[in-house]
Amino acid sequence: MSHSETSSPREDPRIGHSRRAILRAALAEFAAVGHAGFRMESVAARAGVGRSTVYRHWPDKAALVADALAGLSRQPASGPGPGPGGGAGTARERAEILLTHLARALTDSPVAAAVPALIHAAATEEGFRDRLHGFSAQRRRRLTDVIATGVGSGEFPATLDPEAASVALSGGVFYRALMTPDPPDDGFVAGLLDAVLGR
Amino acid sequence: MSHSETSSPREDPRIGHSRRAILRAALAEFAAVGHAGFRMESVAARAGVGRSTVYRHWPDKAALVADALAGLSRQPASGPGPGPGGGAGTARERAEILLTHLARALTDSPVAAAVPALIHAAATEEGFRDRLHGFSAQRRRRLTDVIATGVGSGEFPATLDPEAASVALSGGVFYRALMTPDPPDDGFVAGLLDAVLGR
Amino acid sequence: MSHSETSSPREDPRIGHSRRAILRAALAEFAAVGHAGFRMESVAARAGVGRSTVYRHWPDKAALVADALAGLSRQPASGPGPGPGGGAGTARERAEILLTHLARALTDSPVAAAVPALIHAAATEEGFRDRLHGFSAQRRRRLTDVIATGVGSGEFPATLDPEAASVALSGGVFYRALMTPDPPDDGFVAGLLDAVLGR
Amino acid sequence: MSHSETSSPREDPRIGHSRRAILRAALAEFAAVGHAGFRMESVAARAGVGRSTVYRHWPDKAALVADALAGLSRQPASGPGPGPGGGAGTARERAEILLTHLARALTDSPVAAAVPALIHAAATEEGFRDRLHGFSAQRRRRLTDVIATGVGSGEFPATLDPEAASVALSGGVFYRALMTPDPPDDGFVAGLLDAVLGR
DNA sequence: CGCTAACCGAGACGGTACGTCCCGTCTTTAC
DNA sequence: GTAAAGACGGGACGTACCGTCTCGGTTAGCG
Repeated sequence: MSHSETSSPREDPRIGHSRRAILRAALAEFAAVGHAGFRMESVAARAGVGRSTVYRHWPDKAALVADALAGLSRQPASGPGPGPGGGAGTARERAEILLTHLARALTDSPVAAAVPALIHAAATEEGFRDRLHGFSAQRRRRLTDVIATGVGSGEFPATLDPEAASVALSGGVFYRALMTPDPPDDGFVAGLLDAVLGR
Repeated sequence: MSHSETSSPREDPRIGHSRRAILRAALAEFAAVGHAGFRMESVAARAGVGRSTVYRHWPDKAALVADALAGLSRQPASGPGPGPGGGAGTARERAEILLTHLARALTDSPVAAAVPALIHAAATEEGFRDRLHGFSAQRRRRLTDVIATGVGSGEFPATLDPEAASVALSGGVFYRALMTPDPPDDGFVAGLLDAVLGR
Repeated sequence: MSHSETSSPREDPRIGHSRRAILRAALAEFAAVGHAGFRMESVAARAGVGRSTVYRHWPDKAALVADALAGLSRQPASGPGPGPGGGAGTARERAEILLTHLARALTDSPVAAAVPALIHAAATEEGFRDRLHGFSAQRRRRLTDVIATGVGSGEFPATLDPEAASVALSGGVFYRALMTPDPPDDGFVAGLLDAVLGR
Repeated sequence: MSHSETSSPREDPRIGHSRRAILRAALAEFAAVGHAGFRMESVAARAGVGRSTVYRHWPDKAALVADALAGLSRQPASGPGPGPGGGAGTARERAEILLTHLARALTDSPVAAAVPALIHAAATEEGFRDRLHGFSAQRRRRLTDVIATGVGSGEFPATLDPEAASVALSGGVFYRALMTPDPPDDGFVAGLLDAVLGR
């Protein structure tokens, strides 16, 4: 669904311009008014584009929303590379960096606005479900690895199941952000790590 | 927003009849087609009622959906009463009962269909947010109490923060149910308890 | 396609109001901007009615135009009844009355604006063709009868074919109105009668 | 509006090629689907030409249709020249030749398809009106002249107004062709001549 | 023969009208 | 007085064309 490859026959540059402007506008519209109230005409206006141009590149509203939200899943890949959270520090410190990053993403726009919509959409539509599951699996893998490393090095109890622990940690952050009036701030993340990984 | 009290001036029995049928139908519609695709006409048809009758009792679609989903928040109160999860068994066993109950609720219809919608709606609308936060706080309080009891009795480490632990546990179940292709079955709940409360 | 009968279950009076207002507006729109440029939204606005109300009673633009123009075919039936053009005067005088009436209809709005459109539509669509042929046959029958009477009474030459004569007369008026810059005024009609029926 | 002259600076032959192909295609499209349903894209496809090439030579749809139909008005001028219908035979015979030619034109494609469209267009647009009036005046002049000759030679009654008679005859043929289910065949033309010019 | 200018196809673009769907309001009629 | 039926105004949707535009590729006709 993402068309980032440079196609051979030198694609019309207007196409890229329009597509980018529309995707950006769609994300802004989504953050502003949510899933309900998302109007194609508003997106076109935000993008400074004709309504028909939107429909030329996406068949309908659902497809545009899907593509716009898909863009969100790609950004974090460029986030905590092998540098930070990579090798330096104790496993606990590295886990804290990863969790804090997740907490930040769930607090700041526009991801904060998109995740609940993704969760909802995933309940009904196959495509969204796969995207959400894939996205969360990708994010959580690194955390699981860090915990496994900590278990191996004796920093964490040998009985700790890295998989279950990473679910508890990630889930805890999500829960705090979505189901609770308080945001998952640094203090909360620290307490969560204490509870799951031991003090 | 809920109209369950029996009004004094001998309310027409047809009213209660219609109200209940419509709420039931709204829930069924919601489970069937989700938030998008929820049509007032379908609800009326499911309830065997005229479209205008729906609007006589609820001002608009949002109010009806809210009321129907509110009904879900009340049911679990009749679930694990003071009997099970109350006093019998170890703290670990009682926590497992509570978590398993939550996992069941998130797996079976119609709650399973409503929770993602609630999460999404909470992102945009004040009322839904309060309802969701209240609902989850209510459910989680009992779990936090059980953990605190376990800490007090020495069954769990004295350093364990019951609040953080209950967030990790509840969040883990939610995460598994919503963000993962696998359901939160009994084995998963057991592993989660091991990870957070120690083996 | 005309719904003038009083239906049994006491039809909602708003329906009649809307239908009449819309038909009137459609005719006005047609006279104002012709077939091309005929916009459903303009019709609704002229009728003081919502756009959806138009579509509730007619499936599409073609059907509405057809119905509106059909109304024209009915009006003249109430025109020269058995009174004028009926029995009084010579055959020549009665023919002149009928032809003058036709000339008037082709000169004044809104029929004047509708006939060219009907002719055009008849070239392509079966339904319009039948309507136009029926309409013109109905109008011309009375003229043919009058001429036949004149032939029978010796007022016109016995060799005159009433059918051919009435086509020449009606056609002459149409030709003058549509294919000529000058209107079919009284003098023209008189000259036409002289030419066909003799002086 | 017609660009038939060979321009001085040795025009690119591709231009003439495209223009002719497009005009031919436009006429075919018109005959096939009428005024409504006439799509520029179809014309381009019929002509085996890009859509933009059509717009390079005509500013819009109206201009193309006008030019295509204008071609029809010119052809008949080369039809019954001073040769046939010129001097040979009686006035009655010569009138019959002219009327039969008109009847043929109104029966066969593509003129048959274009005339109703021209009549309709003439009702709304100045340019079309002038074209139609000029076209019909030109065609009818010869008929009027023949009748006047017949009156002068004593073949027709001295009281016959050639102008009115030619309108009755031409109008009769048009009426039969357009407003009647039966075509203006030879028998009809003969009867019409009998009625107007006497037997 | 090679160059330049133009014509050409393909199709993206902004715009407008269409016909559909659904909402929330209202009116009418039956029970 | 409540309910069912459904007409109504409104507004967003997705489709179909229009007429404008930008883009390379090809082709005519001159040097």
